[in-house]
Amino acid sequence: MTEPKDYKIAAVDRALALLEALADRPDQGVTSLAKSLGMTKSLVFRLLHTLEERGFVSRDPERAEYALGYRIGVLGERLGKDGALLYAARPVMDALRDQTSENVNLVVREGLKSYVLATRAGRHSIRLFAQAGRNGPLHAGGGSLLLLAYADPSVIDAALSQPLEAFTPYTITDRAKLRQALERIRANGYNIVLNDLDEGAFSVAAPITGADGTIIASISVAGAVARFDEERRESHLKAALDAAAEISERLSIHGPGESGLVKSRA
Amino acid sequence: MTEPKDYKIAAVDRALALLEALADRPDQGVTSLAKSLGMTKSLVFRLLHTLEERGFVSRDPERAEYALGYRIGVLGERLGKDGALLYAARPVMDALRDQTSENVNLVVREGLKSYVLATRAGRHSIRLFAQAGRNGPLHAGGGSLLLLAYADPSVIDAALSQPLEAFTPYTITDRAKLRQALERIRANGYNIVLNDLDEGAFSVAAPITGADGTIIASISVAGAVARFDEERRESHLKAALDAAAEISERLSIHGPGESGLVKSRA
DNA sequence: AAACGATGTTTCACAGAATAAAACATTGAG
DNA sequence: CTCAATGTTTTATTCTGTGAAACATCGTTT
Repeated sequence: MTEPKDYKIAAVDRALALLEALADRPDQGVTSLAKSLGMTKSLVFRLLHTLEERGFVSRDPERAEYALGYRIGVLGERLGKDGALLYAARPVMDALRDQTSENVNLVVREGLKSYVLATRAGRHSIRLFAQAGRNGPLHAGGGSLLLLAYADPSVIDAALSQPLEAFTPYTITDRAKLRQALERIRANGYNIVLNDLDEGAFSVAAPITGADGTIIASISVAGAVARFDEERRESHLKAALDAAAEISERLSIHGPGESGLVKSRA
Repeated sequence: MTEPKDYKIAAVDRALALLEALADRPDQGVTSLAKSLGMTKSLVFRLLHTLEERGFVSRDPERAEYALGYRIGVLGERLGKDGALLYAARPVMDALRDQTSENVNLVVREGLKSYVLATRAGRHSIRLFAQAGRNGPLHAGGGSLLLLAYADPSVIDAALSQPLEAFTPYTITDRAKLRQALERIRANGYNIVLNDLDEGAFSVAAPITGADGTIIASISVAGAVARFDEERRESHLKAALDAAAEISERLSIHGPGESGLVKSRA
């Protein structure tokens, strides 16, 4: 275990910690922040001053309390609607692809369609339905079905009241059976399908939870059924669930890596 | 000139400048960033490293290029949909209220309604329609009419195809006259109304431009007509236009005062 | 293929900047 | 009016951020 070299600039890191603290609980004063972060008042004061000059925090002039500033919002909008998700998922998708050697898909729901936000191509090139930027059905495909399962009941009803196209002989088009499938997905907390959207393909999908606790996306491992045995079924599932958990954690307001937090300064 | 104390922490300020640079032009490498910011490569490298550990920037592992990270998005969403606008406008509204001693309103459009995002009460308490969080009409009120004037033609058509309630005898309910009024607003670049929503009240409204160049909100000065003379008409108008420009500038991707840091002292 | 140039990464010594502590100012409560 | 709590400012010391330059890596050119 070679030491990971610490290039971290402490002052900057403290400033970022301050921002996180303000995001976590806004409208705090200097003293309160200093106490909860284990910093001195003067330090917090100067950090806030610096952040304020650039609009990253704003100060209520009367009450001398601080909150996140408008510039955070301006920069955040640069990322676009799904920006946070995409940026959070990017490295995790890379890792998942490397682990499984299979295709990896990040899918969200748009109304009654699924939408492929991003993909990673596995080692074995196989032509699958998933393609970044592509709309797909909700009632077929590992990630899509999972999103449907966790969607609002009204969305499920609306989706099931549409004609259900059969993409392969294995596509579930029977509404009662589809509802059963959705129920099983919710019970399991994941979804594994075979051949239902692409003939000869499997898909192992896990749910991603947004900052508000709702399920906002799915990440899935997909490949050729020829390479899908019991052993891989297990490993892919675990990998997908771990990846989903990792992304969900990153999207949570508290952020990643609580473990290494500096608390030992007592 | 006596410098009013510089509490700025240089390291933090540089990090923030780096974030701004990445927001301005993403997918830059270390060298490119160092050059454009006038920093050394090693410094930029370490700043990026620090920012990356907290997810504020993300690195494309293959191409070694950096972009804003997901954490920016997570924090940004904390501000809510209109967060950036609200936070950008807050101090400007305070200043405008102090300048004019009148009520100040920040209004956006929501479909075919107006919505009061925030208000500041002037010295003279007067009961007006505007109240934070309140929906109002689009065809009456200084800020609302201005928003309608700059809305998409389809929105204007839709708004005019609805019944036009007369809030006072002065409310414009004639569709042809209303279209004329909208045209004049666009020609002027501002809007001044009297008594059209609240009897006995004036409103001087100016348009706020978002980062994408479209008009996203209005800021207005409102009060009792009894205090509205030619002189105040001019001063309020100038103040409103200045305030709108200031907020628009803050919302632009390049941010405020690139060339000269004009710090308004109170 | 070898040499080059451009870019990212790492090391290191030193100036000066960030920091903690404590004094000072201000505000609000009892 | 006094006290307590908070924000602001000052200052001395140390430790950290910094620039320069060496090193590594990669893609391109000759």
